Amino acid sequence: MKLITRDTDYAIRALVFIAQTQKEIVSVSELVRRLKIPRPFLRKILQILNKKKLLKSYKGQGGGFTLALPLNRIFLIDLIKIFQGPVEIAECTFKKMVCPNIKTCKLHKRLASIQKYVISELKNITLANLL
Amino acid sequence: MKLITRDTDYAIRALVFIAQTQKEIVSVSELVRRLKIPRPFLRKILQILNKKKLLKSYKGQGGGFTLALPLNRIFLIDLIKIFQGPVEIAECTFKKMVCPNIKTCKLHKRLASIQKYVISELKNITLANLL
DNA sequence: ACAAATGATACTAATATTGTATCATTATAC
DNA sequence: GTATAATGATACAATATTAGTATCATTTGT
Repeated sequence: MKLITRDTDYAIRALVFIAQTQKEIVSVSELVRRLKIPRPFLRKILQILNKKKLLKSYKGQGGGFTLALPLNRIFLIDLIKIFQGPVEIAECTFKKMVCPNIKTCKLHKRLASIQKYVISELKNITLANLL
Repeated sequence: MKLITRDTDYAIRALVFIAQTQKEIVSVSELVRRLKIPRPFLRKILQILNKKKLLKSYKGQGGGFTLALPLNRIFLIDLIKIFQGPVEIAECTFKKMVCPNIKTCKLHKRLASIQKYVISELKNITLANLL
């Protein structure tokens, strides 16, 4: 049971690295060299971050990526949402089915309250907080 | 991202049903009929609960299962541990590998604090609380 | 002896996660 | 203007986890 998956983790590392490097633009090659992330997987991740407007991309020779936002405006929960979907740790295991035992539904309430706490905590964490 | 998986959920339903029925011993057939859980999967789950001493089993004709503990002594976190392993939502995604960017390790601390809360909450929930 | 139940265990299917591979497109340097 | 070095788009593959199936052995009540 993981709160963050590998792609989210890679995204965090890449964003933090890009923020901290002196260079204007950082290429995938440089990130692969420094972060040891498998190149094609990293490329996919960066493309997603670009589409989601967390990175800006520059094509062509000398191209690469820059941050579209400062680290203190990038929230962990947003990265989780992008790569893992909404935080729904209390989701019923019987989506779309009629619950066969209405009596256990208090379970959902208890879990939902835990979920509320987790989300509120995640909303408070920015990448700047991780430095 | 789920806090409880399907087998844990099935286990909860089965235990609660067994506790609430009037009969002394409840068979798999009865549980399948009432809870609509796939029979072989449910059998596997009940066998595990038996091995873990949450159920007592009776073989032979007229056999089945009874609770080995009252509902208020069965904790949700124990069921989760049985079917899903320890709650480690803050586990590093790079087990056994050397972390390639020590700078992001504050992440683990933040997640660990969330995990601590989740575990403490789960420890407070018994099956009796779900009625 | 037979039937109805669980015990043990190996197998299979479905889904999610973690990657790979390839070709198209763009921009810079020469 | 062509070669080169970068990203864009997208389909494919490998692995791990979750969910479920199948089968035979063993036990017990009638």
